[in-house]
Amino acid sequence: MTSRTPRPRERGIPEATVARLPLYLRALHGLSERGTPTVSSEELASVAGVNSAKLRKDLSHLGSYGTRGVGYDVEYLIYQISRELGLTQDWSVAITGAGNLGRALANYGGFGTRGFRIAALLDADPAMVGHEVAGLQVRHIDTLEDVVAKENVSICVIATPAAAAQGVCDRFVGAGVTSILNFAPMVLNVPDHVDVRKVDLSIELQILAFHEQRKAGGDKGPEWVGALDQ
Amino acid sequence: MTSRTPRPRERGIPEATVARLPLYLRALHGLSERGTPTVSSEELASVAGVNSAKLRKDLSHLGSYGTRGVGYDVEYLIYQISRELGLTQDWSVAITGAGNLGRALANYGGFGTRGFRIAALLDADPAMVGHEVAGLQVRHIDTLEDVVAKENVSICVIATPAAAAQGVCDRFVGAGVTSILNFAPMVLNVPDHVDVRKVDLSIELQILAFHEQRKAGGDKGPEWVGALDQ
DNA sequence: TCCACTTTGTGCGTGCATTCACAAGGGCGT
DNA sequence: ACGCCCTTGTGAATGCACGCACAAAGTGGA
Repeated sequence: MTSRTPRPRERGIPEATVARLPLYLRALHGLSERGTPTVSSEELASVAGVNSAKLRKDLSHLGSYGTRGVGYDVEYLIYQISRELGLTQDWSVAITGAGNLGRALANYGGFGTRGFRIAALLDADPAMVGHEVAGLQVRHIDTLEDVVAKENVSICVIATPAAAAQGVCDRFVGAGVTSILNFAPMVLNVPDHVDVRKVDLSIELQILAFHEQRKAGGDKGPEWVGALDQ
Repeated sequence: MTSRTPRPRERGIPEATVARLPLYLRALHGLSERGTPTVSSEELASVAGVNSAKLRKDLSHLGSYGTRGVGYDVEYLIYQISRELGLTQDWSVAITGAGNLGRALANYGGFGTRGFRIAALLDADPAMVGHEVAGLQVRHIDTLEDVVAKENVSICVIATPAAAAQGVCDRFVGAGVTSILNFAPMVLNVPDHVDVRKVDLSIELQILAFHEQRKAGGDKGPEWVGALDQ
C-alpha cells in the first residue's frame, strides 16, 4: 500500500489557517495605524470577524507569540505573519489582459502596497500596447517570456477572456511561473507543481442566488417548478 | 417503485456542494454547445476539474438524474442544476462603485448572460453620475433605496473603497437587500439574515505568496522545515 | 512574596467533507 | 431472453475544521 506520498506536509500550517492569515494581517495593520500596542485574541478576532478560539489556534501554528494575561504585540505579530506569508520579500507580479478587469487590478492599490510589485501589464491587442495604465506601459503578450525572465516573475494574474486563458497559462508555466491567480471563467489545466487560485465572479453570484432563492422560497416547492417541469 | 417518489428533492444541500454546482453548470454548457447529448460522471468531473466520486455525490443531493450504464443527459442536468441554483428566474443586481472595478463588473459578460440582470450602477461621485457604462447610466448613490425598491433588487455588489463599504452595506440592508457580494477589502458587519460573500484580490495573492515561498524551499527563512511534527 | 486576575495555548468532542470501493441498476449485443 | 459490461448512487472509513472549556502562564497589586 502507500501508493505514493501525497504531500511534503505544509510545514504543519493548515490551508484554512493560511487563508485567514491575510485577514488577521489586515486587521493588525489597522490597529497599528491607530497606535494600538497590544491586542487580545478576543479583540483581534472581533475585528477580523472570526471566533477567538479559532484565531488563537491559527496563531499557535506559527509559534507562541502571545503573552498570557496581556495579548499579542501588534507590531511583532505583523512581522511574524508577514514573514510566514512570505511578504518580507517583494514578489513580482505580471498581469495579462488589459481590459476592464486587468486595468482595475493594475490600479488596485492593495497590490502595490505591501509585498507585491506589478512588473508588467500584458495584452494581445496591438492597439492596446503602449497605453499607460497605473504608471505602467502595456506590453505585448509576445514579451511574456522576456518579462518573466527579466523581472523574475513567479506569480501571474490572468485577466483575459476565457478563450485565451489556457494559452496564456501554458506560456507562463513554460516560462517558469508556478503561481497563478485566474480571473477567467474556466478551469485551467496545469502541472502538479503549479498552484492556481480562482476568482470567479459569476460563481459567487450563483451561490448567492441559491441562498436567496431558499430565503424567498422557504419550505415548500415553489409553484413555478411545476410549470417549468419538462 | 419507479415513479412513486417523483421528486426526492431533499432540502439540505451541503455548502461545499452548492459552491461546486456553478462549476458543473459551466462545464455542461460547454458540452451542450458542442452538441454532446450525454456525459458520464468521469468525463464531466474531468472537465470541471474535480474527483468523479465527489461529482456523483454532489449530484445525488439533487436527485437521481443519471442513468446507470449511460451517464447524465446534458440538457436535463443543466435544467436541474439551474433550477436548484435559482437561475430559472432573473435576479436584479445593483452594483455600487463605478470605479475601475465597478465598471469592469458591469462590463463582465458573464453576469448578464444567464439569470442575472444589472439593474443599476451607483456611485457617490457627482462627476461620475450620468456617464454611460455597459449600456447603463451611472446613478447617484442617493437613489439607492429607490433603485432597490423599484427594480426589486435582492442581490447587490459592493465595489467601493473600503472606507465607504460599510455605509453602503448598511443602506442596502436597510433597503431590504439580503445578499451581498463584497469586493472592498474589509469585513462587513451585517445582521444574521444577510448573506455576504467576499472576493478579496490581495488575500488571494498573499495565499499564493505563501505557497510560492514554500516552494522556493527553506533558503529564505529559518530552517525549522521539517521540525514541527510534535 | 504571594495572590487574584487576565489571557493564551490546546486537548477533546462533534460534525462536515472527501474518497474508496462496490452493489444495484440499466443498456446492448448476441 | 439472457448475460455481459458499463456507470450510477451510496455505505463506510478517514481526515480536517471548528469551537468549547480549561489548565498553564504571566502580570500587577498589596
